[in-house]
Amino acid sequence: MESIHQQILAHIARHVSLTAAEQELFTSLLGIRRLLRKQFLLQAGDICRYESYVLEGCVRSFFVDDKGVEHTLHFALEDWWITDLESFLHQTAAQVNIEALTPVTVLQLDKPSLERLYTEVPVFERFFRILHQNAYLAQNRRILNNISLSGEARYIDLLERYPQLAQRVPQKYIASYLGITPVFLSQIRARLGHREGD
Amino acid sequence: MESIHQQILAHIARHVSLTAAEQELFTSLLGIRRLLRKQFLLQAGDICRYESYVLEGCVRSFFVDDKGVEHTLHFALEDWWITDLESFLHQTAAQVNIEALTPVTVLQLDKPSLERLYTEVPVFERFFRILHQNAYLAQNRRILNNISLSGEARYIDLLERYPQLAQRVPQKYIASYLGITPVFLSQIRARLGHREGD
DNA sequence: CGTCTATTTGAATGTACTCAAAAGCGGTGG
DNA sequence: CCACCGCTTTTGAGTACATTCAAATAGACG
Repeated sequence: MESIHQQILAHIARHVSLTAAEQELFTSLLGIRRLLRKQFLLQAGDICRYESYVLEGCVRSFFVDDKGVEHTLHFALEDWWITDLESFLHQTAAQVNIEALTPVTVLQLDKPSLERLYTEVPVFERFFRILHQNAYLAQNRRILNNISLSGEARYIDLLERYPQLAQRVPQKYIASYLGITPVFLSQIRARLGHREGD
Repeated sequence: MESIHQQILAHIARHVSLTAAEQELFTSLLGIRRLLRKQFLLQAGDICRYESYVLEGCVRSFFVDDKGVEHTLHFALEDWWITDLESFLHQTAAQVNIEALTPVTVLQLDKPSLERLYTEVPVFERFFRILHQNAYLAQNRRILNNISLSGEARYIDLLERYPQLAQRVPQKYIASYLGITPVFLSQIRARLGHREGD
């Protein structure tokens, strides 16, 4: 069976084991959504209804501050989840936007479905515990970088840690993720001699 | 029964329900540890054996960079958990230190005990999922602050979000948490007119 | 009271930002 | 095929924010 769900089941299987029946239930709860470049998966002010799993393509979540400047919180490539967790958990107005940077296909799980999963297939408690644990570890590293490294050092770290990202994402979004201006990132790159190719 | 474990059981009960037997098992797995000010709960290089729950007092975790500068990752006051999650999960050498800022009493759960809990009392999967979820939300806010706000704005936000912290923790640690120098924090405070009292 | 550490103050420096303009890079249509 | 448009990246100059270094002051503890 060559289904659209193979990919996410393989992803789940990397962390926990599901019976065939559990797989069946899980995939029956998933929606699918396709977006073109520049379309929004979530707009600030709306309630975030889904956790989205990226099958294909690239998205980012970002916050627009009172001066109108965008700050990128996260990117998600293939096999990454993305959501506004705050909005999703409490079903309150989102503060962030989620936007497709390329044509994108995502699988979506809404909150009632997730809660049903938690009660009917408790191993998903474990799965999402592990997922959140890993997210927390990544966040920790990012915070440490932000409070201890210069813009240049943070950029170098990003290049080493997520080499594919720098290839696929416009520079200005990388800058807004690192917490620097696009102009400054360009200067950094000039200093480094454009080392993406090494 | 007026036990040392009342406090942590109340904390757990805020998120999940345990039977008396489950409470019994859980508390039997907990160790207790008391530290004086300036003593270390964890030293970089050692393996972090425990998740620690603060009953009383105040601790911080911090990283020392190659220049010898300390960067505070987290504080933990009463009813907060603290650990080096990376080191704890993988049982690898810790990169961070955890130090008592006041005399402290903590309850500790080691990894084998935690894993036993996960299998014998699966509701703890849920408990720690929620805990990590909340930690992740807090980290998200902190990252957003770091990439979008000035040092002054981050300090004001900290004062509003954790008013008790600024009272109880020496300023230089607040500075190292915010990612600024103690000198600069002092200047900020001079500008603001020392508004802790308002 | 004296010592140790934390905080404040001041001056010089450097890092990153703003503003402005130029150059590069697709895509689209004539 | 080339010209033009919109958007991203680069370059340059001036500015602001935050740092370093040094010294003075204030607080905590024995």
